[in-house]
This record gives sequence, C-alpha cells and structure tokens, in this order.
Amino acid sequence: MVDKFLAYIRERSEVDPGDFPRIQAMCQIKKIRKRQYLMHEGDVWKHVVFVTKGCLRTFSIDNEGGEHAIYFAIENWWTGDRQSFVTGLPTKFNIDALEDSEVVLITKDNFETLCKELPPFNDMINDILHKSFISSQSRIHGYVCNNAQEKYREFMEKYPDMIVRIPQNMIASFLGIAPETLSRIRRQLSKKLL
Amino acid sequence: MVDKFLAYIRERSEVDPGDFPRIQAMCQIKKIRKRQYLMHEGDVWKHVVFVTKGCLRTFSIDNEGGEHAIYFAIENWWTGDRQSFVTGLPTKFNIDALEDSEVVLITKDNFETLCKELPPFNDMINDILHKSFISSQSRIHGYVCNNAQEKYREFMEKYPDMIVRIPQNMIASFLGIAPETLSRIRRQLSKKLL
DNA sequence: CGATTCTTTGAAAACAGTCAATCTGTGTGG
DNA sequence: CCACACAGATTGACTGTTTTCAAAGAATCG
Repeated sequence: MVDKFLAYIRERSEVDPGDFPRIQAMCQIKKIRKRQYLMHEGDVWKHVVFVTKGCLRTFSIDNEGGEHAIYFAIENWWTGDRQSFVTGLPTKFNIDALEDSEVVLITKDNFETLCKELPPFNDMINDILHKSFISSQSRIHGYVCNNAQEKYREFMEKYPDMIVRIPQNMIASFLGIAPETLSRIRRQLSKKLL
Repeated sequence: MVDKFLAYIRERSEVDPGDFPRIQAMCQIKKIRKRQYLMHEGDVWKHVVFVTKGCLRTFSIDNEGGEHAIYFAIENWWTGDRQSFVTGLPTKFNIDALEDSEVVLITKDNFETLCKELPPFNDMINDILHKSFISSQSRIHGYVCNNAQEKYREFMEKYPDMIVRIPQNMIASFLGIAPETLSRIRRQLSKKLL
C-alpha cells in the first residue's frame, strides 16, 4: 500500500516520479489491528507516519486515568508526535487504532535525507506544516470562542468523514466534553432539524 | 529599534551579519500606542510582524460582540495572521496594543525574497514555524485536558512575563473563561498557598 | 445467542456564567 | 494638588450549563 502514499506525493508535490522507487525503498509498511497501539507514552518517537488505511487516535491519559483524544488520522493523513520527533524527548501521548489500519513509516534519518535531497519533497512537507499550523490555530480559536454545541457543529462540518467512523465518546473526548453531554447536544440538534 | 530584530536573528540563525544591512533595508518600523489597532478584521494581511517593544493582543469578536483573546505577543515574539498572509483571504482577527509598542514590519514580497535568497533565514523561519506548531499542539492539549484552574496554572508557568503585564480580564478571555471565574480561581489558589 | 462496547436517559451535584454592586488603583483635567 | 472619571478586580446572589453516577437500551462482534 505504499502506492497510496506515492499517489499522495504525486498529487501534492512536484517530486519527479523517477524518484519514487527511492522513496519507496525508505518506506516501511505496518499493519495495526483495531485496539492495538502504534505509540506508547514514554516512547521516543523516531518516525514519520502516513496513514494509508484505517483510523488512528492520538490521546493522552490524565492523572485520574481519563483518556483525552487529541487528534484523529484517517487515510491520507499524517500522525505521530512531532514534539518527540524533533526534540528527542519521550512522548506524552499514545496512538492506537480505532479500525484495522495500515501505515507507512519513515525513519527520522531517511526522512531527513528525503527532505535534503529532494527539494520538492521538502517543499511539500513545509507546506503541510504550514497548513497544520493554521488548522491548529483555528482549532484553538474554536476552543476559546465556541460552546459545546458550536464545537460539535464545527467538528461535523470540518470532518464529515470522521463523524461516521469514530465512536461518539471519543469525539466527545476530542471536544473536551463528557460523552453524555454530547449525546444530549445531538438530541437537541436533531429536534431543531424536525 | 531594528537592532533588536537583528540581534534576534543573530542569536537564532546562521545568517551572515554581512547581510544585515540588506535585511534592515526591508524593515519598516511602526509605533502603536496603547489601545490602537495594528490589524482589523477584514484586512488582508500582507506583512510579517516582529515585536520589538510592548505587548500586542490578537483577538476575535463573536456574534454577541464579546472579545476573545487568541494570542499575545511581547518583545521578540512574532504576530500577524498567518492564515490571511498565506491565503490572501481577509483576516477574522484584530490586533491591538495593550501598551505603547513598537514593531518591525516586513512585506510579503520582501519576506519571500529573504527566505529565498538567505537560506539560513529561511531555516530560522521554518524552525519558528515548527516550534509554533508544537506549542499550539500543546495548547490544544491543555484545552482538552485541563479545567479552568489547571489552565490558569499552566499559563502562569508558561508565560510568567506576561502574567504581570496583561490585564486579568484578557487572560481570562485567552483561557476561554469569564473574568469573574478567573478572579475566584485566583482566590482559591492564594488560599492554598497560605 | 451472549458478551462487550457504545449510547442514551434521569436525577443530583458541581461548576462556570451573568448581572449588579462595590472596591481599587491610575491617570486626567480643573 | 485634589476631585473625578475610568478601567480593572473583586464579591455576592442567582441562573444556567456541564459533569457525575447509575441504570437501561442499542448496536456490534465473535
């Protein structure tokens, strides 16, 4: 399934397809079955992860043992922990699979080689970083300005493909609200639409 | 006061000081007095902004007219609206000065020239972008996982220089809570410390 | 089908928001 | 220099929302 990754690169960058075999040689495929972990809190994370199939959840565990979803990644999304990747410090997060999934892994060394030797690849990565930053800014904006109901509506609009695949209790945890609260919000919204 | 900006570049990058005059020529200084605006909602934002003095607040205004602080920038911080800068769309935010301030402005064209022609400058910018992204991730983490009191404690630890300069009602708005709530949290915390 | 996981619902408790009044410190103009 | 206005902080009473806990219904999977 590296093909999906190469197709992504073809679409998003000016990387010469002649370099694809070289990229492919640096890719490692990993299958993760539902409920299995890709990353554990405390790991030092040394890979870049591209999802080719399934759905992964990044979450943290608080002092009371509660899980908080931070990020979801489905096909054609990236995941991992950039902080740990960049700094070499152990990660505070966990990543597990919500469905049987498949990812492409690239080691830090290989990734840096690609960035250095294929400028269009590097441009693509910087572009992604840019967009990720802008989208995280907009997410912060949502946390500060929106109440629970507005957060949920925004989530629906922004990630319609996710809403149908991800359990509600995890969406609630992503939004920073209790699952019961989300259930009640959904009831209110469905009443409004009648 | 471009000096402060050049000192920042010297410290954070490998840019050859021989290029400093060239950078300086592209910088425009702007003074902003307390309560004045640097950016208005609806503007298309075409500058990069580096703060050399004072304190600026980025905020949005909701449908009921309430202000929500999104971001503060003091000396040696960057501000502006990257989304508008990159996409050319009008900004949803306002920026005003909380103190008499001074900033360095670089136009988009000049900024792109610098990034293209001075690779170490470009590296510095990418590094900043990286760190900004990581820090916004950690802020999201805080919004999802922390209650009001924990958010405030985290803010104090992270930005001790800001806490003494920024009015509490604006910190409250930054944290997404009512100013009265913040006042009560502070009382609780000060009791605990006795 | 039985077990597990997820969602919904209800009632009570905890929490945060609003409104209004008071208090404090700062700065301005007479 | 004083009086006053003003912005910001605090407090109390009240309202409304969200969480928590517990239980009962769906849905899913082996």
